[in-house]
Order: sequence, then C-alpha cells, then structure tokens
Amino acid sequence: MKKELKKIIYMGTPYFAKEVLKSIIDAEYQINAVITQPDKPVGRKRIFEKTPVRIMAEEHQIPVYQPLNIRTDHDYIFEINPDLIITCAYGQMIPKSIIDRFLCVNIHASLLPKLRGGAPIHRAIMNGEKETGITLMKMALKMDAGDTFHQKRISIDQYDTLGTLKDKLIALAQEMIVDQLPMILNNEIVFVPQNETDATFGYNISKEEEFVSFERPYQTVYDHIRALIPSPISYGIVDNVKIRFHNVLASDMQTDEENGSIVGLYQDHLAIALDKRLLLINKLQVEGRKIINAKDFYNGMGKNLIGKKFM
RNA sequence: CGCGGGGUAGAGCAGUCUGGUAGCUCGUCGGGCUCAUAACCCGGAGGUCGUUGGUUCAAAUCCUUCCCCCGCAA
Repeated sequence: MKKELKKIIYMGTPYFAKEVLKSIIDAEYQINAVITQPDKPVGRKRIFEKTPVRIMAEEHQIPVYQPLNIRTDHDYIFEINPDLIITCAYGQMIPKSIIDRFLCVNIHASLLPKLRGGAPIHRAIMNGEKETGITLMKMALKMDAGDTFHQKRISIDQYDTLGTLKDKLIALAQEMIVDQLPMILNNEIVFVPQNETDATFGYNISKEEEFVSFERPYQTVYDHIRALIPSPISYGIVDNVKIRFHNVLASDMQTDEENGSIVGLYQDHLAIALDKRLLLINKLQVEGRKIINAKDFYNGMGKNLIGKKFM
C-alpha cells in the first residue's frame, strides 16, 4: 500500500536525480509519472541510451514522458493533474503555466542563493569552497531563484572529488526529501525568499574548462582537477600530448623545479612541480590510449618527458 | 559510412616514413652485494610483432580483409 494517495510527478534526468527518485519510491510514495530528457545517442557508435531516471522509472512500471521541449509539450501533466511535481536536475526550464498551476518543488545541490545553475557540485569544489549542501525550494521562473524551505550543509574536505562529494550530497538529498515530503504534501512548509544580492552562479562546465593550466596557484589546480573526477576529467598538455588526470593527490614535498615541469616518479605517482611543491597523479590517460597508472606511464613514454613542462 | 590515434614478452612504450638477426623501462626467475631494502650489480626465462590474403630473395615495417581498444565531435 502506498503511504499517500496524492499524485506526484517526478522530473529529472541524470544519476543524481535517479538516486533521489529511488529514495522516494523506497519511501512508498506513489509516482504517477516521470518526465526526463529525451534519450541521446552516446559514444562512438552513437547508440541511444536511456536516461538513468527513465531506467529507474521503467523498473517500477512508472509511465515515462520525454518531451523534446516541455515548454510546448506538456498537456499530459494537466491530464494527470498532480498534487506535487518534484524536479531534480531535469535539464529544461519548466514553463510558467505549470509552475503557476501546480506545486513544484526543486532539489538543488548547493546552498542557495549560492551556485545557482547546472553544475553546482563541480563549481563548489572548483571554487575552493569549504562547504556546500542541498536546498529544497519552490520552483520559480528564474533558474534556481525560487523561495526555499529547507537547507542542510555539508563540509567539503581536501580529498573530496566530484564523485565523492556527489555521493554525499545524494545521501543528504534523499534524507531531506523523504523527511520533508509529508509536510510538503500537507502544505505545512514555510517558504523563505532568497537574498538576491548574495546570488552566485555555477554554470555547466564547458569543454574549454576541462583544460588545466599550470600557471595558476597550487590549490587552484588541485581543486580544478578533483572537481572533474570521475567525469568529465581534466587534462593537461605537455610536449603537445594531451594527458587526462583521473586522479590527483596534494603533497607537501618540496621542489625547486619550475611550475608545470614533470619531476619524475615519486612513490609511484607522477610528480609535477607547482609553487615549489609536488602535485601527484597516479592514474592518467594519454590521448588515444587507455587509462594507466603513473608507473606504467613512466616506464613507457613518461621517462622521456622528465623536465618537460605542462602548459 | 562523422574525424583521428592505437593493437610489438606479464605491464607500459620505441622501432614502421627510408623492408634486412626484435629493442627500452618495469615486472618475473636465479645469483651477488648489504645490518637491511621497493636501492645497486651479474645472469636467465618469456614475442607465430591483433587477424586474413598479397608484393618481395627477405615484411613488425609496403598493399589488402576482418576483429578489438581509445580520443574528439555529437
């Protein structure tokens, strides 16, 4: 038996949204429909791949809608006439007619009004933030600008990567939405407007931003690299070869080598000089080749790159 | 048929353009040195050079078939 007889539509697309959806299903709420982005061809062979949210919905026999443009294609929402719409990383702006007619709650992975936009988790690490969190809010026309009603913080530690931080935030989001749902459905929540003057933005990571320049401070480079692990993965360029950094470790080891130069192998890590310290990498990938550990890299082409500098 | 890179010893690579006894770093095995070692020295094992067919006196290398891997772009 479902806990509530209320009708809920869930809108979301990637892994994060899938995990949150799972927690709501596990809490035995009835999801009447799921709306997710259209499937897209992925990879070299351009095979169409279902979105994570779609896969989860199908496993639970929930009807799935994948409008190309929800602005014009949304009649089914009115037909279902939900009591609540929950959105989480859906990927399209919800039209005014929907927002005005239904209660739309959004789950956002930042401490709003900080880091509005599509990549709040990446940006939090990249910006060197010490904490971030999850904010539950009412959907507004302006991106992530609606009134909030529940927020929790979480600290970002030195070893967090996008992947580890995302996992922590997913757990937090799951706990928060399941905790708040009864009150949301009973209209017992209190909305608090965001302070517009404090708003900052965390837009999606562009292709260009995957490039890591070693002409910046140690901490900035370190944050940049870990903010893109395990995807999309940053890269550096040395000797005209593109090398992706699948892992990074900060070190206090001192060096006098110039910024960006490859010092050699240190404790099975590729050591790169920066700000008189060593930045360590132990999983990397040369363009056109597989991911290998630093030792293998060094035994192969790496030993010829000693002294060369990352741009 | 979107563009491009690659498949050589257990691992990572060089050698391919300019065909002519298969090489480097590491690992592994044996021995030595050492208080000791992931360090150093000596020695050994381990490759039908992804696959098919062809050119040639001779093919990792040139042409051809197919398979697999990776990057970009979407």
